[in-house]
Amino acid sequence: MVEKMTGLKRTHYCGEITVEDVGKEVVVMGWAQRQRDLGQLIFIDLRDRTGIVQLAFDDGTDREIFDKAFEVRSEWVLAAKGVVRLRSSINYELKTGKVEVFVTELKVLARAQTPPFEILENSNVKEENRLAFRYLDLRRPDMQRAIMARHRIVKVARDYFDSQGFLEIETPMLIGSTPEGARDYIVPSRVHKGKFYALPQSPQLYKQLLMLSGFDRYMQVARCFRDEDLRADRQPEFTQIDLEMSFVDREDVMGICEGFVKKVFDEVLGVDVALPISRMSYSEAMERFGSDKPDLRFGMELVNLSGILENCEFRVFSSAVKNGGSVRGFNAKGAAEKLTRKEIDKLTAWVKDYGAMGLAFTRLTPDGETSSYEKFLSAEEIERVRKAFHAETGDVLLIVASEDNQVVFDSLGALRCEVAERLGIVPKDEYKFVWIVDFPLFEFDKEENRFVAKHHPFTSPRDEDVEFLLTQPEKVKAKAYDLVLNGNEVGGGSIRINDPQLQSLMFEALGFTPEEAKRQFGFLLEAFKYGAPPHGGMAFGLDRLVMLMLGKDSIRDVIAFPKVQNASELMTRCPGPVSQKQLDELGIRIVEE
RNA sequence: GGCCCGGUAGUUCAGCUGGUUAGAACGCUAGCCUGUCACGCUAGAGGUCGACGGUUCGAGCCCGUUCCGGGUCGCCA
Repeated sequence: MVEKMTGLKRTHYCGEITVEDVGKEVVVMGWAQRQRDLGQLIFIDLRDRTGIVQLAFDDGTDREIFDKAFEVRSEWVLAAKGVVRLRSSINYELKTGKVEVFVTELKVLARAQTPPFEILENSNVKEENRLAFRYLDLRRPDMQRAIMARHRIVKVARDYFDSQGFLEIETPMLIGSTPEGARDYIVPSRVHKGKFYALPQSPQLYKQLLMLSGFDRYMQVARCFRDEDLRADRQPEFTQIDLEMSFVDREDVMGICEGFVKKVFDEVLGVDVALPISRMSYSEAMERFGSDKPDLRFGMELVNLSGILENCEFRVFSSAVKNGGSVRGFNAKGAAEKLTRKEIDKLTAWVKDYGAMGLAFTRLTPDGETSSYEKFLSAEEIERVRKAFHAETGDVLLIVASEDNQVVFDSLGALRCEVAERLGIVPKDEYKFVWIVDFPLFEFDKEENRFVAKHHPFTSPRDEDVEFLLTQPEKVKAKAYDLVLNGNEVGGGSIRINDPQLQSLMFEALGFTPEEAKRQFGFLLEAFKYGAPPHGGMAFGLDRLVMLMLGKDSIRDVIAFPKVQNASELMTRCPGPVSQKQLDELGIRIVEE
């Protein structure tokens, strides 16, 4: 029989009862974690979001209450009134391990079916099961801590930006679709049959317009949507801490963001982030780490061997250089023991995913040297290569060559992290931040055979590069910046274009005709005619930031109700079909494939 | 769209070269137990081996298709 709470009002959270409370009468409410029946003695661990407290029932307990406690099963919802007392034996594992509640009144507020998996900290239940019963998974202490930490991080963000004069302003969720960038989630309009809204990929245009309106400093905890394939750190629906500021340059925005990072790490983790965070140009990051989000927690930096090997006999190397590519590699220091021939073969297959044709290697083991390429090189070339790597006995040299530099960087950048992970040399308790700056404004889209904006089309070029916008777009650098933490992009932003003429030039460089530009962004171009202040901003990927701060491997572990790889949700089974009536109203007909 | 890994009891897994009645731990149920706290002890219940098809005298195991979950490349301005 389920009972009412009537007459009982919670006085304490379970996890917050201390020895200070001994002798006090308390009322606690929560879920039965476990019931231990010792015959004439029963203990129930009662759990709420703060922790666990032990309820005790013994020969001093009223018979009716004792019998009720005997019935209690895992996950029943209970209210208990009782007196806090010291335990006769202490449980040092538990925050409340010195005390217990001797129960004088017990109410079963809800019974519970045996859950499909145990509600345990750090359980290793398959994610499929966890997500199908997410409301139970979320009862687990580690999930509760993650969700609560997320709340604190958002709270710090709101407080910090408020203290810096930012206003939180909501921007619409139903907006117009734009073809640039990621695929939009589109929402059909009933009133305008055949027309569609899109869900925002970011509040980009609106926040820029807010600057134009004079709101000066804007922030929003903004939900964003992108209809692209998922990853461990990517969900179709995610949250950004989005901000925009007027009358600022790059350093102003970065400074404000650094202040936030310092505060949030201090208040949530007690970790001190030394300011200023170092800056590295995009080209340096690529050159040294093969990545625009370098993990600085370990070494193994890339070495460019092109100069040494451009004329070597080994065609794989020399022709790569001669055809505009490069030969690069890194020294897996002291890895000769762990990186066996077999392991290297695996890495060779692995690196092919990134477009590399192969992986050249030299293993310098104490009892002999093996190499896949040195037999093709002169003694002098071998010597120079080894010197460039600072090679010593015990090292493994790994080299990738390609006519396409992007392939060399992509594969080595990924390989460097993979090897570090396999060697176990990545410190898990360090937080290494770096700003990546001076991104190229454009990147060449091979499929569309044109330049596209690397960031977005409103990003300002550096003043000194404006003259090359139409003539040498590949040379133009952007006033853009990404904040990178341990090899992950946790945020990015830029100074925007506030000059309508420059914006038109930008659209031209992107291959938009004036008509196309006007059709898609006409309102923006129009708005900018009315006095747009210099402005710029930033967006932090909240989910990813929380994930990294809490040391989780998946973004799903810091989102209450995440979606799975095919973008569906296992609990509600959405997306699902809609009625014919709904479709008719929207003027939509489903075409079977 | 490509590649890789996984799917066996409620859960997490084991299951040999294809061979009798598919196992373990935890959980669950019942009984016993006055200081447990991952309580202990005893007993018990619990299986469409993801699904479909094929090979075979015989399939959890081999083959094909497919569904589900994960990782990743492409994609993600």
